Amino acid sequence: MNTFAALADPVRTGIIDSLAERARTVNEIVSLFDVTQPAISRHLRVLREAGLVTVRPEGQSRVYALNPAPLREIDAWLQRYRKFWAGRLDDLERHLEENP
Amino acid sequence: MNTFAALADPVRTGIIDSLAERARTVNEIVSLFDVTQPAISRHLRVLREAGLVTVRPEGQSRVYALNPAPLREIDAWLQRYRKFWAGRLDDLERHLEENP
DNA sequence: CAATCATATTTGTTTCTGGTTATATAACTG
DNA sequence: CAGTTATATAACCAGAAACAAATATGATTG
Repeated sequence: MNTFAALADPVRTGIIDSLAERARTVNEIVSLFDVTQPAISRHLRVLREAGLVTVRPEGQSRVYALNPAPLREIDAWLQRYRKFWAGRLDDLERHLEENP
Repeated sequence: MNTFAALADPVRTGIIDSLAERARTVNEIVSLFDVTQPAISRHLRVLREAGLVTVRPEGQSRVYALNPAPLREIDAWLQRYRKFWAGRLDDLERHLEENP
């Protein structure tokens, strides 16, 4: 699955950011955004299917928590690109890459 | 604009990856994927509009190069999440975050 | 068990996306 | 300038995704 697609929506990144603070129930999440509850539930489903969040029933509620694993994969993918902004070799590196 | 949306397509991440090696003409990019040239041109437009690539005419061709700036923003956004996989404090941290 | 609260799913509709083919544009070549 | 090469845009279509409204499910409470 594609983590980037799951993160492509601002409400969904907002949810992720809010879960970085602490786990929250659906109602808590709903109250953070100007979106109806079914819409939030659908966003949560997308995030769940992308493996970015987990759910745990707690009494009547469902508590969503961040699952950082897919973010870690993005972090790993970015590794390849860090050289582009690491240090002042940038211009030289760019030049060498474009003229192998 | 949303960098994640621009990265949500596997062909587009493939293009980005290929440009991490070196800048390439459109035709070179086309030859790397099993899609038609117009499809590639449209993907390139999306990447251009997201600021992920730049173009420079070179004679008859157009050379696309990576612009890492938006990736760097993602890198910065991820900063907030690195604590989740940094060190073995993970479980304790998670617990504290969920029970403030 | 009936009522209620919290959340999820369904439905109908609309919009977006990505692919293709066909065509336009712009630069080079003889 | 006619022909060719490289790339972009247009037009069209099918499938995916999104939104709103209504409804279903599942736990809790009296």
